[in-house]
Amino acid sequence: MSIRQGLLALLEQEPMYGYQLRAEFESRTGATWPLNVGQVYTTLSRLERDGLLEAAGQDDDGHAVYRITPAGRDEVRAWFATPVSRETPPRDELAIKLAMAVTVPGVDVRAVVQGQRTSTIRALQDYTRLKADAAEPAADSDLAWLLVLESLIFAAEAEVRWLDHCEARLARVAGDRRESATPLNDGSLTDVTTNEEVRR
Amino acid sequence: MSIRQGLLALLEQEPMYGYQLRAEFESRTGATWPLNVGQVYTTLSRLERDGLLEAAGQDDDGHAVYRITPAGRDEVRAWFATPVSRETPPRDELAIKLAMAVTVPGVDVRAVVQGQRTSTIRALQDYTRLKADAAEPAADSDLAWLLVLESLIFAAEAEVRWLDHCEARLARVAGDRRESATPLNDGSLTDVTTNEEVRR
DNA sequence: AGTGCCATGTAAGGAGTTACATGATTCG
DNA sequence: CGAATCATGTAACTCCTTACATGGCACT
Repeated sequence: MSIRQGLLALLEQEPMYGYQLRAEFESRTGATWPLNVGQVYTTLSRLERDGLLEAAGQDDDGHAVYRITPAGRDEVRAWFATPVSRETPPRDELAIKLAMAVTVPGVDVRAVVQGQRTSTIRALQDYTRLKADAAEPAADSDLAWLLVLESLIFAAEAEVRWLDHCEARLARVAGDRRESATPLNDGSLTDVTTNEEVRR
Repeated sequence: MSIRQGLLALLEQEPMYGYQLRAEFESRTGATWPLNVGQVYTTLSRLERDGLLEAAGQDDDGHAVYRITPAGRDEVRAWFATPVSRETPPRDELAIKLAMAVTVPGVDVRAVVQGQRTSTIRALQDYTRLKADAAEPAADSDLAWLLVLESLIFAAEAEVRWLDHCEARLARVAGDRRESATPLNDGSLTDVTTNEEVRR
């Protein structure tokens, strides 16, 4: 969905052809999300079918150029005016993995958390290095890429914080369960599972 | 991809049938990512085709039960052992939108940032309310959901921080450009557009 | 002459969504 | 009895990825 909108926004600026669109998209996002050329063409076809674009013949070099329509401009305006909804956030593989790790017996959750933490820290270091190498943004596309890069940094930092938080909470829960052991419910994994069965 | 792995992990615990898998998945993630039943069945078919699952006949109530295979267990182990790669992070619609907003002329970037900030803050408040309502985690599935919820909170907080950072940087860039105005290139949006036109 | 990039596609398949079809069971 | 929910699917479609086909053009 974001590709569709992104390409449309690029064409709001000026008519372009397929390959050029990929190049512009990648230069503005620092090639953070490599974009397959084939997908550009299929997306352009759908956008044309939906009346948001129209084929504008060929340019001086013989490239098949697309032009945005008034309906397309409306779409772009609406896109920028409407915040990205966090009501149904995109599925987060890491969150799903941890949710499964704590509920499926026999998984070493601490190891999963630690492994991820190491990996995310490494990614964070790579990002930081990239940012250090980047000069002051001269062109708009430099600024755009810098913002994208910083969004990755902020997200990775949040992920590390969350992982640390998970570890703390896991330690606390393990402690609680050990302390609150009673004849009726010693808090072991087996008993919890039993409670689940009963509740259901 | 995460659905596939998640369902497989659930079946590592015990054999289950389609509807049950959806229920278990949603109870462990607090229905954060509603899961379509139809998708469960198609995913199960593919998992069976790939030899990670096998049909285990019917249970006492006549449900079509699936059982994990040794290959499936290996897959689950590998999933937990391998960190989620942040090399090619999932496309972030918001980051793409802002990258386009700062490069396409005629877009009120500040308004986009502010609109998103308001929306994200609201989402954050909803999450916080949900967390306050949640009791201490008794069952493992409660703990899992709490962790998922907290991951959403951490991510939303990071998003707000990033948006504030964007605004600060935009203000700074605007100031720089106004100061460093020269006869050759004053860095205004209009000039940039002209340069683009000329390049074409 | 060959290698590699530009350029425009098509094909096949995975993953996901919405919607529909079809029965059984359960509950008011 | 009727409505809702459980349960198992199928169909159509979007989006995305990987891979392949084809042709031009440029550089060594």
